[in-house]
Amino acid sequence: MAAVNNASLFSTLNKAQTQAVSSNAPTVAILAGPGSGKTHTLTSRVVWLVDHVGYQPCDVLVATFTVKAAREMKERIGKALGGGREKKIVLGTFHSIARRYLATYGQRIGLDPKFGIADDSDSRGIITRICKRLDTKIDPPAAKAWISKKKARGTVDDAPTKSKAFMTCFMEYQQHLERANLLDYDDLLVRCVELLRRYPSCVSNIQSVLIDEYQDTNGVQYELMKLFAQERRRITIVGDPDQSIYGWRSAEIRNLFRFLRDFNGTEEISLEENYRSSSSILDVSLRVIQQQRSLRKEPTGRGGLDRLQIKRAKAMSGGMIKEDDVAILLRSAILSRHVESALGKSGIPYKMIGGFKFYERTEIKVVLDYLRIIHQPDNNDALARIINVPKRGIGDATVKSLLEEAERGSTSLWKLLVKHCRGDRNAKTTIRKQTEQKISGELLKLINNLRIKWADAAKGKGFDLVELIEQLLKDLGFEKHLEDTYGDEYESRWSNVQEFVALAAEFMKDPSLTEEDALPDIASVEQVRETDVLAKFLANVSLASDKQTDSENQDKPLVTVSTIHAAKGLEWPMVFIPAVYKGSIPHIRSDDDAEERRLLYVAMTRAQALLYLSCPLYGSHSSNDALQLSPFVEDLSATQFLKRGPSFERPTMQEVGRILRRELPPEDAIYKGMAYMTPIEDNLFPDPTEAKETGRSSTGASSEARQLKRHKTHHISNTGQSNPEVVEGWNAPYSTTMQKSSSFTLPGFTTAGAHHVANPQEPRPKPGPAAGPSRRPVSNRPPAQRTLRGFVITDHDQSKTTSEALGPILQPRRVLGQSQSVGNRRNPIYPTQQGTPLLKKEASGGIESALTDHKLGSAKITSRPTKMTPSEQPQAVPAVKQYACFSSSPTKPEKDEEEEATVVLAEEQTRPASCFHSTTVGAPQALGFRGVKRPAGLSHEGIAPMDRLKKPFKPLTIKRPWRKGAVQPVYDNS
DNA sequence: CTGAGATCTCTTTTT
DNA sequence: GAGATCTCAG
Repeated sequence: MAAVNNASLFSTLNKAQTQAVSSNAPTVAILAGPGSGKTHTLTSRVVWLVDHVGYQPCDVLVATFTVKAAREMKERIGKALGGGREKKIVLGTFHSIARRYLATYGQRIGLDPKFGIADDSDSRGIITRICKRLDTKIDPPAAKAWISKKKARGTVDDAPTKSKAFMTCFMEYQQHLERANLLDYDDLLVRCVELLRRYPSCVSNIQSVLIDEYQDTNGVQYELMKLFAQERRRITIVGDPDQSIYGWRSAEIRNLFRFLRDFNGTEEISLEENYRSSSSILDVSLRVIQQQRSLRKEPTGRGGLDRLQIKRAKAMSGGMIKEDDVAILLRSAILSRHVESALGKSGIPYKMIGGFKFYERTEIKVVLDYLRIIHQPDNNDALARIINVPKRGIGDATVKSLLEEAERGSTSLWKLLVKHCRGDRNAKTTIRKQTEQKISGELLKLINNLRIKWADAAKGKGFDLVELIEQLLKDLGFEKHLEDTYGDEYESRWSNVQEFVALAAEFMKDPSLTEEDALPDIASVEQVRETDVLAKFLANVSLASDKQTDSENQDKPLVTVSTIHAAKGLEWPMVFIPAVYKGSIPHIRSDDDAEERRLLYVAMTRAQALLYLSCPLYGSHSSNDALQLSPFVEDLSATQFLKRGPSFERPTMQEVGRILRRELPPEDAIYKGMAYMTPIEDNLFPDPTEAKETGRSSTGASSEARQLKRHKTHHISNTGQSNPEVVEGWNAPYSTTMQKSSSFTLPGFTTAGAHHVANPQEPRPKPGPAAGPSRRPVSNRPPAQRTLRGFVITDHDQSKTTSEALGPILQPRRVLGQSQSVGNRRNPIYPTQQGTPLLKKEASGGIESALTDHKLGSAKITSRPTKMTPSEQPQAVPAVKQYACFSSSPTKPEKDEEEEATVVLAEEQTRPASCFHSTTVGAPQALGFRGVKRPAGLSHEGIAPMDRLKKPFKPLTIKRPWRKGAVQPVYDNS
C-alpha cells in the first residue's frame, strides 16, 4: 500500500517538503515562510505517518491554535487520508484537546466532570466584580491579563507590590471559578498539564504529536505538547516566527529554543525550495505593478473604494476574479462595521470571519446562560445575568446582595433561591412578594422542569437538544420578550435566536462537524464517556466562538471580511487592508510594535496577486485629528502612494491570471459583460484642483471632520439602493461623490501591488509574458524562511548582529542617492537607481538577497533632500482618500520624479489622494504632507520580522548529535 | 429598589 | 453605535 500511496502523496511535494513529510527523525522542526505550503506539508506528514509508518489515526495528535485552523486541517487530512479516518485523529485546538482529556479523565485530578468553561466575558465579569469588592485600585483588564499570563506562562515578572494586589485578585478569582465549577481558557491547559503529569497513561497511546503554527505556543502549551508526546517523544512542529502574532496571548518564540534544546536531534527543515510559486508571484506581480504605474500619468482619476475595486476587478477580469477571491483584512473586528455597511450598500455579498461573535450577541447569550444553568445550576454568573431577563422585578442591587449572601454562606445563588422559595431562608436580603413569586414560578420552576426533562432524555426518552431549546424559548416567552425589549428591531434578534436553534440542530445531526470525537480507548485506562450532549454543545460554543455558516452559502461566491488574526494561514488572490493607520496598526493599545508589524506582514502575505493597503483620512468617530498612515508603511507609502486606484487593465489582469493560473476571458467578452457600468479607470475622486473648487480647501481639520460626518448621515439617508457604481463612481457630481466617499469610513486607499511586489526579489530580468508561474528556478529563497533561524540567532547575538545589520536603516535621513533600497544582493534591484546597498557587510557576507528584499518598509528606505520644511506641512486635510501602491517597479525617469514631487506638493493644500511609488523614492515628502515626524528608524524597537531578515544567516548554534543526512534515529515502530 | 431614559465611555487580536 | 453607568421618577 505504501508504494502507491507514497507516489500520490509525494507527487505534490517538493524536495524539502518530501524530506519533512517522510523524515524519520523523532522530532522534526519545519520552518517556513508564508505560502511555502506548511499546512500541506503537515497534513501530508500525517498521512505518511498513518499510511506509511503505520500509526493508527487515533494515536496521532494534531494541535492547532485556532478553531479555523483545526477545521481546515481536519478537512485537508480527511481528503488526503480518506475513509473518514481523520475523525479518529486527536485533532483540534490545544484548548479543545485539553478539554476532551479533562472531560474524560479529569476526575482523577478531582475535577467535577460537569465542569463548564468560563469564557472571556465570564472571566472579565468575575474579575471586575472581585476588583470592586476588594476595592483595589487595580484595573480589572490588567488583572485579567496578569492572571492569564501567570497561568499561561507560570511566572510574571513585575513589581512585587503590584503582584500582591494581583495575587489576591487571582486567588479570589480562582476560588470563584472553583465554586462555580468553571475552568477558564487557561485552566483548560493548566489542568490538563496537571492531569497528564500525574497520569501519563492517559496519553500512552500517542505515537506522534504534530503542532501547527508552533510560533504561537505559550509556556503551558509547550508543556502540554511535551506531555502529549511523553510516551514516544515524537513531535513535528511547523512554524514561522515572522507570523508570530499571539504574543499577547503569551506566545513565546523562545519555545523554539526550548524545543531544540529539549529535543536533541531534531531535524530542521526549511521549506525554502517550495517558495517557487510565491517567487514567481513576486516576479509577475512586479509587472502588474508596472502596468499600474504607467497609468499614473493620466490625470483622470484617483482614489477609490475597495468595494468598487472589487466590482471593477470582477468586471475587468471578465469574472476571472470573483467575490470569493477577495478578502478584506482588518486589524480590529470593530472596523468591520464600516466595511460591512459599505459592502452591503454596494450589494456585494460577503462573509465575516473572526471577531464577529455570534455567541456574544445578547439575545444568544441569554439563551446560552439558561442552558448553562440547566446544565449546571450553580453557575452563579450565568444565573445572575439572567435572573432578571425577562424582567422579573429583581434589580442589580438585590442580585448583588443575594450573591454576596450566597458567597458568605458558601452556597450558590441557585441553592439560595431554592431555599428562599421553600421558605427556609433567614432572609438577609429582602425579596418582594411579587418578585418572589416570579422567581419561584417563572425561573426556578421553568429551569427545574427542563432539567428533569433533560435528565429523562439522557435515559433515552427522545428529547433532544433542539427540543430542549425550543421548550425553553417557549416557556420563557422569549420571542415576546425580544419584542418588548427591542421593538421593531426585534425581528433580527429573533432570527438570530432561530439561527441558534438551527445551529444546535446541526450540531445534533453531526457532532463531529463541530466538535471532536471521543478520545481513543486505551487498554487498562478507564474513561468517563462523555454522554451529555448539552455539555458538549456548551463547550463547543465556548471553544469555537463562531458559527459555521459555510454550509448554506457555498453556492454564492462571497467576499471575505476578516480580522488579520483570523486570516492567518489563508490566502486570496486579491487582498485589501483598508485601515493601515497609526492607532489601528500598530494598534493604539498595543505595546509590542514588532508584533504589530508582523501582523501587517501576515496580512500582506495573504495576497496572492493583488494587494491594496489603504488609510482613511479621518477616524470615524468624533476625532478631530486626521489619521496618520501607519509608520510601518510610511517609507513605502512615501514613495508609493498612487494617485489613483488600481487599474485593472488587460495586461494587468493577464498577469494576475498568470499568477493565479487562470484564464482571462477574451477582451470582447469582458467588455460585453460590463456594458452599463464600471468605469475602466478608477476616477472616483476629484483632482486637487477640483477639490478646491468644491470648497474643500483647508479650513481646519476639525471642521472638515464635522462636515464629513454630516455628509455621512446625509448620504446614508439619501442614497437608495440604486446602482452604486453609476451613482457614485461615474456620473455623479463630485459633491455626491464626496458624500458617498465619506460615508465609507475606511476610505483612504493605499494600494499595494502585493507585498511581494513591494520588494522585488530580483530585478525583472526581461519583463516579458514569459514570466510564468513555474518558470523560476527554485533557488529563490523565501525571505521569511530563514528568519526562524535568524530569530534563533537573534536571541544569542542580538544586539550585535542587529545593530550592525540595521545600522544604515536606523539612520533617519540620508541624502539622495547615497543609500539605496536593499535590493537583491546579487543584482542591484533597480537598474536605474544609483546608490549602494544598505548592508554592505551582508552583501559581502552572503545572506541571500531574498532575505533582505523581503523587508517591507525599511528595506526600501531611501531618501532625498527634503523639499519642504515641517512648517510647510499642511494642517488641514480635506476629505479625499489616499491611495498607495506598493510597487517595485523600476525607477522612473527623472522627469517623472519631478512630476511626482509636484503632485505631492499639490496635496499639501488640498490633500487629494496622494500617490506614492516605491521607485520614486521620496520619504521626506511623505513626511511633509503628513506633518509627522518620522521616527529615527523603522525598527526602533524589537526586531521586526523584516528587519530580522537582514541578519546574516547562521546555522543554529544548538549542538546536535548527528548531522543531517547522517545517522538517523531509528524508529522503534514495533 | 426598580426601571426607563440620558449620558458617558470606549473599544485588539483568540481560546 | 453599543454597552456600561448614571439620574431620577415612581
